[in-house]
Amino acid sequence: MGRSPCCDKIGVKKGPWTPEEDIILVTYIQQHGPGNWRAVPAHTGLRRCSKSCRLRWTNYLRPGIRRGNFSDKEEKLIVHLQALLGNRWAAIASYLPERTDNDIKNYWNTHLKKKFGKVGEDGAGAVSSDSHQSMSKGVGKQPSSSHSGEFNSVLTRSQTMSSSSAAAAAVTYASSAENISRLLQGWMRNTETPAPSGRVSATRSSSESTQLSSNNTPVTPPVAAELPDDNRSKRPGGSGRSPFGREV
DNA sequence: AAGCTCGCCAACCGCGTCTGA
DNA sequence: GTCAGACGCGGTTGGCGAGCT
Repeated sequence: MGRSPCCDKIGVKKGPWTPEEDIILVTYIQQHGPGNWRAVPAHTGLRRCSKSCRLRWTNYLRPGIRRGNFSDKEEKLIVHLQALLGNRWAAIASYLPERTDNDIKNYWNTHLKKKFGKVGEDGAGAVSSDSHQSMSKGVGKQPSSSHSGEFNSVLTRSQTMSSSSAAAAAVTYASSAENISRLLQGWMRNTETPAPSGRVSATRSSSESTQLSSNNTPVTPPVAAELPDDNRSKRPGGSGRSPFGREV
């Protein structure tokens, strides 16, 4: 029912984002804020579908995200949360404000799945399938108190960070643009070679830049500890698919 | 030195859900 | 009450680079 046709349109560009596109997108969001993704391609002239814009913003351009180098603590937390929540990457990501769901998903699939995918069932995994169901309304809310150890520390950190998010929001858009300009500078230096496919240059440098911004102003999406997952996804016009977070 | 294989990661696709008309 | 539009999520794929033979 009512599936978005946006990506079926002809003339919609696919593939890696170029630094220019990044800049356009960031500039637009800086002015108008995230949301209303449908309007983004229309207003910016980007030949990208709204989904693609949202994804790009969410996973790479959004200020305050950190990429690569998962710490031991983060890794443990992911494993733990995965056992608790299953593959609810968005919910898991809400406990790791600096990480994106896509990043966590990739990290899990490439690194952790092998290590813990089957093995971790004794510890955290013991809850897996059952909790998957019983978690239904708990997803995105606070994890059960029995797992408080690490959660507490992380949640505390998250809360601390998120407390300033509103005030920081404006600043972070700026820092994001700053990041992009740095990104562009770096890219300009290499323009002898044809514009890089965005993959290496754009993403690498954007990862650097997001680190910068995270140092600058750690911005957090609404954190689960503060906002239930449902709230997190319930934006005006948005839904978020939350099969477990939903009352049926 | 060249070719092959594997791993990683960015991006795409399809589906589910919510909101407004 | 129904339908269409829009958004978000999770699974999957494709391209690139690194390592190995």
